[in-house]
Amino acid sequence: MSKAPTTDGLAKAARKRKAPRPRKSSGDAATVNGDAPRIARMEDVARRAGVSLMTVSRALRFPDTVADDTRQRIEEASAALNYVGSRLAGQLATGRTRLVAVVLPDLRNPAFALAMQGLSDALGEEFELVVSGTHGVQSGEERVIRALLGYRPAALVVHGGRHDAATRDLLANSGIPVVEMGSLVTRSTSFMVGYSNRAAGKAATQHLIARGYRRIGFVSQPKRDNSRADERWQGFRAALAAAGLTPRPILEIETELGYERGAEVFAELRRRDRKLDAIFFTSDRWALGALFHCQREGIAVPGEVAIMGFDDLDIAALAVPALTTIHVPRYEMGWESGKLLRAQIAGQTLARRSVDLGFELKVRETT
Amino acid sequence: MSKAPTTDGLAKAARKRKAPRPRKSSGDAATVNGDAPRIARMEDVARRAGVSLMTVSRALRFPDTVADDTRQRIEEASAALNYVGSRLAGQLATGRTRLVAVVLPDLRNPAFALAMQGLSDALGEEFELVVSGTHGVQSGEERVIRALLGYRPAALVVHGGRHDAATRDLLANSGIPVVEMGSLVTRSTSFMVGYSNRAAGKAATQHLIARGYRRIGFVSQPKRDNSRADERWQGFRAALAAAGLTPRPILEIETELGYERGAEVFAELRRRDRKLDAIFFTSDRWALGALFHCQREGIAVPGEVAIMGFDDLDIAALAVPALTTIHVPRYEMGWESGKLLRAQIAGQTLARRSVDLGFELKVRETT
DNA sequence: TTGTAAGCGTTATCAA
DNA sequence: TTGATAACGCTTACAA
Repeated sequence: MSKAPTTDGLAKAARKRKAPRPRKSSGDAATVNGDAPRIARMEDVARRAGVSLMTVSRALRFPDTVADDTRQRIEEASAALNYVGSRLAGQLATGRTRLVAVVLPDLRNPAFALAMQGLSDALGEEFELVVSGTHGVQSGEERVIRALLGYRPAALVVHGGRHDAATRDLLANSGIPVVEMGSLVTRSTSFMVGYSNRAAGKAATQHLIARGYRRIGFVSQPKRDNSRADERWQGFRAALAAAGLTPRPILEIETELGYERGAEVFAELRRRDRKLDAIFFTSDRWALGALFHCQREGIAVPGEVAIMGFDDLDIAALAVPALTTIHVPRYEMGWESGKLLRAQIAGQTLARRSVDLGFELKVRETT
Repeated sequence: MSKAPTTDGLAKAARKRKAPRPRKSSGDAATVNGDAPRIARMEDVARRAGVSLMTVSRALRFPDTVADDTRQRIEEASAALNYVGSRLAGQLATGRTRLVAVVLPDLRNPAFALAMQGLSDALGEEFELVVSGTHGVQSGEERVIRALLGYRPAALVVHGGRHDAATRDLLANSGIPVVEMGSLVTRSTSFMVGYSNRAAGKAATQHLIARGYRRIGFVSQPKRDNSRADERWQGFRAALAAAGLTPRPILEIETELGYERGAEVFAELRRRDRKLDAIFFTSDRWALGALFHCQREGIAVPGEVAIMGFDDLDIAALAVPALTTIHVPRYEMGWESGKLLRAQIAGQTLARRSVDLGFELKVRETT
C-alpha cells in the first residue's frame, strides 16, 4: 500500500492534496445555480447521455465507431445543451489547428478582399481565417505575424514582396507552410503565388512606348514602404532604358491611394511638363480619378494625354473611355494559395516553390 | 506515510503509474535531436533561463513583478529560442480569448471590407479577427457561427438584419457580446450598429418623387436572401404609397450585383416601360454601370432618365455626371461596433442596445 | 464498444 | 520574489 497504491481513491487524494484551484460550478450546464448560463462542456453532454467523456468525443468525431443508440443519446444530449466543442482545447490536445493566418497590408483594399475570398473558397469549411492588417507599415509586420503565430495556425499567408530581416526569420522558422501571395520577386524560403510586379510595370510602360508616347509620367505609392510600388517602378525604368529614353525623376510622383489624388497628381504632372503625353498610374484608382477629371475639364484622352492604369478594377472596362490597364488575377492568387496550403497541411511535400499566375495587359481606349 | 504522503516522488509516481502517452522529445528546443525544429515552449525558456515555468509566465505578462536580472535572463532566453507563447493554451487556461469572430455575407464586398477595417482599428492590437463568409446564403449562417464559436471568441460580429430561428437562438445563447452590424431593424437580443435600410430606401425614393419623377424603376438583389434588399424595397414602396403612386411590380427587378448587370437591367427596364423616368438602383455598382452605359449610348442623364444609387462608393462623386446616392457610414459601423464590444468585454454593462449611425442622401448630378 | 489515465502548454492559487 | 500544483476542455493511447 505504501508503494504505488492503485486505488482511485488514493491516487486522487494524492492529486488533490494541495489546494486546488476552485473549479467552475459543476452543476449540469442546463441547471445553472448562478446567473450566466455556463457553456456546456463535453462532460456535461456525457453526463446527460449517461456515458463517459470519451464516448462523446468519439461519437462526435467518428460516429461509426459508436453503437447506434449510444450515438443517438449523445446527439440528443448535445443538441439539448447546445454543445459547441472547444476548438481551443481540441487543438491544443491534437497539436493541430484549423486556422489559417492571413496578414495583409490593408484590409480595406478591394484587391485583397478578392484574394481572401479565393483563399477562403479554396480552403473550404474546415478552416477558419484569422486576419490582421499591418496598415501598410512594413515595420508592423513582424509584430502582427508573431501575434498570429500564437494561435498556432496550420498555415500562414502573407502579402508577398519585401520583408525585414526579423520577419523573414520568423517566416522561415515558423514551422508551418507559408505562402507569400501577390508578388513574385525575392528568393524566399516560402512558396510564392502571384505575378511579377516588375514585369507588369515593364509591360505597361512598353505598351505606352510602342504607342509612341515619350514623355511619360509615373505615379505610385511611396516605394520605400511598398515593395509592389518599387517593383513596378523598376519595370517602368527598365522599359525606358530598353527604349533608350532618359528617365526623368521629376515626372515620378509618390502619393497616397485615392481617386481624388489621381486628379490632383494628373494636374501636377502636367504642370511639371506641359508636353507630357502619357501617365502610368500604378493603380486604377488614380487613373480613374484622372480620367474623370479629364472628362470634366474637357481634356481629350488619349488625344492630349494617354492614361494607363493598374489592377483592372471592375469599372475600368466600363468607364468612358475604357481604361487601359494591367489585369491581375486576384481571386486566383487566393485560390491557388489555398490549394497549395491544403496540400502541404495534408502532408504533401511540394516541389515547385513559386507559382506565376501572370498578368494581362488590357489595351482599351485610354492609350 | 500511507495517508496523504507529501513527497514529490510519490505523487508523481502515482500519476505515472499507467502507461503515459509518449511525450515529444524533451530536449532543449534549440538542440533538437530529430529533424523538424520543435516550437519552443515556455518550459524551454524556463530551463534556458534557469528559472521555473511560472517565473517565465510572470516575467512575460507582468514584467514588474519579477526581479530585474531574472527578467533579463528570461527575455534573452525567450528571444534566443524565438519563443511565441501559445495563445491556445493561455486562453484555455484563462477562459478568455482575444479573438473576435466576424461573419459576413461576402468577403469580397468592399463595403464589408471597410467595416472590417473600422472594427479592426477600434479593437486595437490585442484582438484578432476570425473571419468567415456565408456566401450570402442565409442557411449557411448558423453553421458558420457555430464553427466560429468553437474558438470561444470574446465577441461576435454578424451582419445585421434577418436570421433564421436557429441562428437567433445561437446568438442569444452564445454567452458573449454580440453586435449585429449594418441594419437596424429587428428587435433583437444583440446590440445593433447601423442604419435603417428601410428609411434610406424611402428617403432615396422620396427624393426622386420630389424631383418630379413618377415612373420609377427599382433594382435590388433577391429580397428573399438579402434582408437589406428587402428593407430598401419596403422603403421604396412606402415612399410610393405616401405619394399616392401605384406600385408597378413590373418595374422592380432582382439581379446579381455587378457593374455590367447595371447596364443590362437599365436596358431591360426601359424596354418594359418606354416612359420610365428614373431608376433607383440599390447599389452604386449597378448605377455606375448604367451611367457609363448611358454615356456610351448618348442617353442623357438625368435628361432622359434619372439615376439614383446606394452606397456612395468613392467613384460615385467623381463620375461624370456625379452620381446621386445614399451615403452609408461603413467604416464608422465597424469602429462603433468595435468600441461597443471592447466596453462589454471589459465588463461594462451597456444600456443602449442600438446605435443608429444614420445615412446621408447625397444629391449630385444624376437626378 | 466503452472507459481510464495522461498529456497538450499555458495560468491561477497558494506556499515558501 | 520565486516555485509547485491543479486546472482549463479536449484527444491519444491503452485497457477492459
